[in-house]
Amino acid sequence: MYALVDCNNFYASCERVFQPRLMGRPVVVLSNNDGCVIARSQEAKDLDIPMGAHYHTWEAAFRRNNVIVCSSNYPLYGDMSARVMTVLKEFSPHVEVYSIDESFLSLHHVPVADLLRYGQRMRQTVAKHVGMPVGAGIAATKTLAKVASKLSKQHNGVCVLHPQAKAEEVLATFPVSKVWGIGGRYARFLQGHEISTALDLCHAKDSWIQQHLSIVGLRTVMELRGTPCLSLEEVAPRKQVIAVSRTFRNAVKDYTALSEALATYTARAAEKLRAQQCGCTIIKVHVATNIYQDGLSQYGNSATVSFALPTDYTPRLVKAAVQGLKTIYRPGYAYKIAGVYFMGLVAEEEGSQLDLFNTPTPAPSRALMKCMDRINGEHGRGTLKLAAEGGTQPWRMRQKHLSQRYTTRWNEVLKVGV
DNA sequence: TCTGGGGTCCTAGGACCC
DNA sequence: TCTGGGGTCCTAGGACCC
Repeated sequence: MYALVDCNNFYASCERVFQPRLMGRPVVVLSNNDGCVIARSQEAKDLDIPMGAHYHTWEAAFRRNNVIVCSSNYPLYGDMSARVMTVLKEFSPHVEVYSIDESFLSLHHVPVADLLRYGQRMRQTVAKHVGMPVGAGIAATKTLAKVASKLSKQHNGVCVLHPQAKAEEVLATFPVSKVWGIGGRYARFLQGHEISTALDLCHAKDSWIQQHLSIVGLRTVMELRGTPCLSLEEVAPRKQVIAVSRTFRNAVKDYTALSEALATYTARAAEKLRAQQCGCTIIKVHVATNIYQDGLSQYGNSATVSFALPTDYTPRLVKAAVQGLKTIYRPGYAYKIAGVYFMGLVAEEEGSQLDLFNTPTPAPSRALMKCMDRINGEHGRGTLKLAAEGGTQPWRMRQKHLSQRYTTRWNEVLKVGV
C-alpha cells in the first residue's frame, strides 16, 4: 500500500507556524512580484478567493475582510518542507518526495488493519514536531492514494481505500477532472465522450485510452483499476533542464540592467547545477516584453550558446549568457521578463570528451566555486557575487509583505517575550 | 497599476543513414 | 528508371504536474 501525505494549504500554513496570530484568519500567499494568489488558508477559500486572483483587483476586498497577505518566502517554505519530510521518513523506509508539500510513502510493512491508525499517528507526529497540518490518503496505487488524499478532508485527515471494498462506490462520485494525470484538456475531451467520473474512466477501453491519452493516460487508468504502474522514486533523478526566469517589478529598458539580471539568474542556475554535480553544455537566454499589455511594441527572442566542454564555472557561464544577450538585445523595448536555461547537462562522474582546443575548468576555479557556494549557503544567497550581477538591482521583484526567514537566518529567528 | 516559476514525458514528422 | 525495408536522431508541439 502507498500513502500520499500532503500538507494542507502549505505556504499559508508555513506562515502560520511562526505567526500564531494568523490562526483562524484568512491568509493568502502571493506569487513573485506580489502578482496573484498562489496559496490560501481554509478561511480564505471560504471567502471564495480564487487561486490566481490578481492582487490589485482584490486588494480592497482583502482589506474589507481582514485578509492577511504574505509575499512568498521560499527559503522558509523549503526549510519547513525538509522538516516535514524528515519526520515522514521515520514512518517508512521508502519515501518519495514528490513536491514541496507532498510525499509518497510505501506502507507495505504496515498490517492492513492498522493503516488508519498509522495514518493518524503520522498526522499527529508531523503536527507536533513541525506544526504543519497534513492529510494522508492510503491505497494500493499512487493514483488511488491521490484520490484518497482528496477525500481525506472529510475523514479526519486520513482516508484508506481498501483494494476490494467500495472502491467502485468512491470512484463513481469522483470527478474525472480531479484524477491525477487528467488535466483540463483531457477532462473536457473525456466529458465530451460521456466520461465524467473516475469510474467511467475505469470502464473505458484500453486501446481507446491509449489512442487519445497516450501511454501515460493508460497508466493512469490501470492505476485507478488497482494495478500499480508507477513505482516509488526514492532518489530524485538529476534534472535535465535547469531554468531561472523572472518577471521584473518594473519593465527594464536598459541593457546594463538586463545583463545584470541575466548574470544573477545564471549565477543562481549555476548553484543548482553544482548542487546536482553536473556540467552544462548549452545555455539559452531569453528576454521578452510584456505580452499582457496591449498597445506596446512587442519583442521577444532567445539565443543559445554552446560549450565545447561541459562547465559549471559561474564566470564562464555568465560570460556566455551575456554574449547571448548581446545578439538578441534591441534597444527601445520595455523588457518585462528574462531568463536563462541550462541544457545538455552532463553528470560530473560521466566525464567528458577531451577537446584539443579547450581546457576544462582548472582546479583553483573549482575550489573557488565550492568556497562561494559554502559562504552563500551559510550567510545567505548573494553574500558573495560577481560584479556582473550589479549592485542595487532595482529590477528585483516586489515582495512588500515578506515574512522573516525564521528557520534559516540567525538574525531573523523568532523572538519571544521582548 | 497589473497577470509566477520550474519541471517531466510522449508523439509526430522530417531529415538522414544503410 | 523505379523500387523496399529498417533504422536513428532531432525538434516542435502538446499534454501533464506542483
